[in-house]
Amino acid sequence: MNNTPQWLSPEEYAAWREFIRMQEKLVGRLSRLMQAESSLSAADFVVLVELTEAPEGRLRFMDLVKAVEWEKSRMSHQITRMTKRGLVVREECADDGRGAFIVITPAGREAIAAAAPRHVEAVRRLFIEALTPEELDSVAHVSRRVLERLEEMPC
Amino acid sequence: MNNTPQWLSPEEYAAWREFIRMQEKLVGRLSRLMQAESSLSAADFVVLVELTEAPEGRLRFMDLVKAVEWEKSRMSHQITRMTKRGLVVREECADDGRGAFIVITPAGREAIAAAAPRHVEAVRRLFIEALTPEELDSVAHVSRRVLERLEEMPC
DNA sequence: GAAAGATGGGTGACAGGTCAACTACCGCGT
DNA sequence: ACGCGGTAGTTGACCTGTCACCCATCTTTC
Repeated sequence: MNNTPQWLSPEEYAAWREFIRMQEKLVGRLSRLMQAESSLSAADFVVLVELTEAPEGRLRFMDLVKAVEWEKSRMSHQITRMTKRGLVVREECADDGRGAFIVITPAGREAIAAAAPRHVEAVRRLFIEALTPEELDSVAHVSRRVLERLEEMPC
Repeated sequence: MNNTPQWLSPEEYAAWREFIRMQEKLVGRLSRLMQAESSLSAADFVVLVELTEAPEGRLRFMDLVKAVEWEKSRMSHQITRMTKRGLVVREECADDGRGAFIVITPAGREAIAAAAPRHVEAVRRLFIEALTPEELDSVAHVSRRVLERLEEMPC
């Protein structure tokens, strides 16, 4: 017996559509803004934030992967590109022959220092300021609920 | 004078981080599920839905672009790929020498008929069921607010 | 009726992401 | 000392999206 209806109710469908549309547009707009203003992508940004928050701006590759919850191959490609642009460097690890450190360069620090205020401003302007504090609360709450569910469900 | 603080408050930052994390994980999971279960991507799905809802399963290229609010080059690439897989065909337009119709094929109809129930089930399981009806309402509401804001702000 | 510009649509180069497979090294048991 | 499973990280093929630019045709205007 299948007791869940096959389709979504109109309210459910509308909520889902609007959520998806919103999230696509918001993320798209934000990443275009960042790219245009600072020539850092959202992915660059995330990596650089993580590195600046680490002591000496260096992190083991796998720690970085875990911190941002990416796939390691994605990170590896990302670091390769960022290395080519001089934002980070790879260093080998004395303790562990397999290991690598990823280290932010001075150019990387400059880039993120320049980009961060504009990024924050855009997030504030396009998202935070669109909502009341209560609405923002409810975003946080809903996000946690969905994240919990995602972790509950094996696949 | 700049009267907005440079950084986000802890609550604002937390809400933003969780929203972004949620949205990435949810969309990622859903698209992996769809790919695995039906070998249709989310993009394929959107295009096919739009076409099945159109009379005779055919739509002018630009109407399709406007309906889903993509960039036309994205759509063009997408249609090229879908054409190669036999899901749609391009037809030329008698009225307008520049024009093109995109038409869903029988294989395209089969593919989406097979995929839709699984897709709906996944959306229900991972998103709808994670939330109470009130929470879902508030998602819809918040999404509309942010969308309005995106439309207000020129860039 | 011919240029000027707008519109419809396509293309190629490139950045990004996923998947699967691979290398190299660690740690442990025997 | 050796073998073996697990961990660290890379690579390559392939798919998707964006940007910038292209061509062809339609429409307007003079």
